[in-house]
Formats: sequence, structure tokens, C-alpha cells
Amino acid sequence: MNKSPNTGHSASFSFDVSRCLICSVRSINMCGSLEPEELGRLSKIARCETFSSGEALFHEGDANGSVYNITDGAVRLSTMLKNGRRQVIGFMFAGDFIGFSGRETYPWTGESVRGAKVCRFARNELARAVKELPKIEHRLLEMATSDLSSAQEHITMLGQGSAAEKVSAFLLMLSRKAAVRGGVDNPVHLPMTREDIADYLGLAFETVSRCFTRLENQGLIAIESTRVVRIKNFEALEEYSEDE
Amino acid sequence: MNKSPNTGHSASFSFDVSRCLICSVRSINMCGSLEPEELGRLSKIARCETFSSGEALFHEGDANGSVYNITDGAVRLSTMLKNGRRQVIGFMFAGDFIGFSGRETYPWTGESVRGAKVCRFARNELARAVKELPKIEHRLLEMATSDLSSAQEHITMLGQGSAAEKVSAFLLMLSRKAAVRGGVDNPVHLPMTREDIADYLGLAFETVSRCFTRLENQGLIAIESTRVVRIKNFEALEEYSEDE
DNA sequence: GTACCGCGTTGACAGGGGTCAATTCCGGAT
DNA sequence: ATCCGGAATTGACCCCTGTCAACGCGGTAC
Repeated sequence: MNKSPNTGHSASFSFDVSRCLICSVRSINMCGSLEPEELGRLSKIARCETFSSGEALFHEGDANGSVYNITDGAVRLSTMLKNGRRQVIGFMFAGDFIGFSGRETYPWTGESVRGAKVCRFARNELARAVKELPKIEHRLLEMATSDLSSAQEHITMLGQGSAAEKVSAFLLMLSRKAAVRGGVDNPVHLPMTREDIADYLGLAFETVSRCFTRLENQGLIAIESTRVVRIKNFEALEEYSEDE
Repeated sequence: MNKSPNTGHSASFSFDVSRCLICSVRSINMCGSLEPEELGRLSKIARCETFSSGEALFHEGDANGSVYNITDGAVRLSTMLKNGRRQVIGFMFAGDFIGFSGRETYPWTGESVRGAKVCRFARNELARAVKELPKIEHRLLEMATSDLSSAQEHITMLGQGSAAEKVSAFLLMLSRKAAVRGGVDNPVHLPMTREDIADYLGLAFETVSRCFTRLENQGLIAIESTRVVRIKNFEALEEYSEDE
């Protein structure tokens, strides 16, 4: 049930500002608020790291020492409950920021899903940079506000509707998020397993699987492969996920 | 099902800084970061308002013009779904801030629960004040981060466990929140209805009612009155709400 | 005091989804 | 190409919880 292999090793190296200037997700993340010369200040304390499939960036309960900008791939945030069940709090993609937590230890475990690249900052070093560049704080507030909206959508997804409605809403959300970061929105790519989706939606993984099959039989989606789903009827799927 | 009477009228008046200095929740809200002389700048743009039971502060879809500091009572944030169901996003109490949303319109309806007092700020005026007093932005980021933690707890509550586990977790959360804002933690006061709790936890209100009865029969709580519940066995209730 | 109405409780029943189990599929390694 | 193990699918069954319904309680207005 618990599965954080933490195998392999992550490469880690700092880099100069030129790498930041060509960063494909800069405009939508924390650094987007800065001028090129200000970016230099940040790039000095950034460390680039690569995580292989399933590898943990940090574990729930570890000292909360770093924050992360995801530049490629996907990261799953989850928390283990006393009863052995797992709740997936969210999936973070390129452009997302991980680290909004005031606690001394991480409240969740962050694991790469089929590989991820990140920019890591030591908390205290970022705090120092923020004092020199208050713009960053403004941008961080915008991003925290956006995360809060996502969490509230997640709440609505969990609280309301049948299993099929939840799965429909999940597919539409992934499609929308892919579009926001400049990807293709229709053949939806699912880097995570059925069990990951189930733990995100508060369902059993068998139920998630059954819902995919049912949605396909009803002609709303086409399962091109296990991890690629084409939405054939957006309106019907949206009606199906009759939320908000 | 839809119930936003919006009856009665709210008193509204601005006030001088002396009211702020004696504000009982100042230390835990947005204004807590400011020195008395800085507080004067904020107090100039604050408007004090009182809402009677069930009255709406604002409706989902209204122009997002104001933000609120709650100084007394409780406010319910909720969203209506296409299928006619309602999801309660959260209950906000004295010291809490309402307004973390970057959208042009409110994504939820805010209604007082058995009366509430608030400090209202026009969004654009607050934004101007923030530019002069960047400390406020720092404090707002802390508060948004805290809200995000609450939302993630809510997600865990919704995704995992039986109805009784959810209700147990809810009672413990209310107890904890009351303690944080300086109230009594044990006879837990419930300003909201069973239906409000149900819509918060993604349950039917009959199920919530049955859970209360069952927890009482098992000796974990005592229902002193409909809106007052005494926790008789914290450990057992925590074990029961076997989350996190 | 009394009548009323919203809120809460309790009961009966049916269905959705969790659980357990067997089988198939797919992707990566040899 | 073949093998292997984890992931996904599908089936059977039962329990939890949603739904519908009736009833009781408590506070408010008159």
C-alpha cells in the first residue's frame, strides 16, 4: 500500500541565469515576475534536480527545508493516514510551486510520477531573496491563491456526485491544466496510475477502472492506451460531471 | 434546497483606529503585523458591518469587490452545483480572512451563520494600502498558506473513512479551531445546522444526525443540546477519526 | 398559552460502490 | 521474440449510506 521506493539518485547542480532565461515555464511560475537582472539573484540559489520514476523529493515529517519549482514532469503530493489509507492531495505539473506550508515538517510526501525535473531552493535562502525582491512575495501570494482555488475545486469534486461524475471532472481538470501550461488539451495524458487517481478522488481503484470503461462504452471518451484518453464529447462529459 | 434569505439589513460604518486597537482578534488576523501608527492607515478604509442570521455578505458570481476580516460570529462559504446540490467550502470564524480569490467574481457565496460581524475592505483600496505597507502582503501570504492547510485537511476528511469518521474529525476540528481563537475547546459549539455539516462533509443530513446519535450511544460524546456537544473521550474520538 | 414552522431524529428500503478474487493486459528487460 | 511482474480489468457479493417518509422537538410570533 505504501509505495515510496526512493530508488535511484537525483542529479543536482546549480546553474547560471541563462538557463532561467530559456525556462519554458518561467512566465507562469514564481520567477515570472522578475526582470532578467533580478533573475540573476534567484538563479544563484537555485539548484536543478532530476528525479526518476517514483522517487521521493521529500517525505511527510521530514524537516521542511526546501521549496520546489517544477520544470518538467509531474509530482504527486500525498499523506498516509493512521488506518493505512492514502490521500493524494494533488498532482503538481511543470510551472507549479511546491512549498506552501508554514510547518516545521512537510505535511505531505512529494514523489515524482514517471520522472520530474525541479528547481530547488533552500527555504531560508529564498526568504532572504524575497526580502530583497518583494515582487516575489506578491507573485507567491497569487500562486497560493491559485492553489487555494484548486484545493476548493478538489473539495467540490470529492464531496459531490457519483464516482463517474468525479472521474469525468478529473479528466476535464487534467485537460484544462495541460492547456494552461501550453500542452495539448485533448488526448489527455495520464502520468499517474488508476490507484493514484482513486486516492485523489476518494474511490477504490477498481471503481475508477469501471468508470473509465463505462465512459468509453457511453461514447464520451476513447481509451487510446492505458495512459492516454481522448475526450470525444466535451459537452456531454461536462454535463456528466455536473459540478459547479 | 437553496436557502439564502438575505433578509434584514446590515449596519455599515467606518471607524477610527481606537476600535482596531481593542480588536480581540487583531493578533491573529491581517492587521496583526502592523504597528499602531500603521494601523491608522488601514482603519481609514475599513468598514464595520453586522449581518443577521442567514444574511449573505455576497453571492457567488457577484463582482469580487470586497474582502472581509471576520471579527465575531461565523460565515459559511458555499457553492451551488448544476445538479442542485450544495458544497460547503468552509466555515470562517472570528480572526479569519475572506477574499483569497483572484477571479473577477466571487467563486462562492458567503452567508452569516447565526449572525456575524466583519471588517470590510474594498479590494482596490486594500491593494493600495498593501503597496504602502508591504508587511500586510507578507501576513496575507501566511494566512493564505494557513487556509491552504485547512483546505487540505478538508480534502482528507472528505476522501477517507466512514461517515462516523468524518463527523468525528469535524468535531475535533471545531474544537481545535475554537481553542486557537481563544475559546473553550470542550463543549463544542455548533453554530451551523446538521445540513450545513452534511454539505461540508459530503454526506446526507440524515446520516450526520445518525452519526451524532451513534457517537453518543458509544459514549464518545454527549449531546448537551442540538448545538452543543461535549467530547467525553478525546483519544477514542481521535482514534475513531483515524485520519492522518 | 398556543399555534406554527423549521430543524432534527428515526425507520424502511434500495442501490452504489467497497471488498475480495480471478484473469488479462502491457511495458520493460533479457 | 519471449518472459515476467505490476497494473488494469472484470465479476460476485454485501454493506454503508442516500433517499423517501413519518414523527417529534423547540423556539418564535401572536
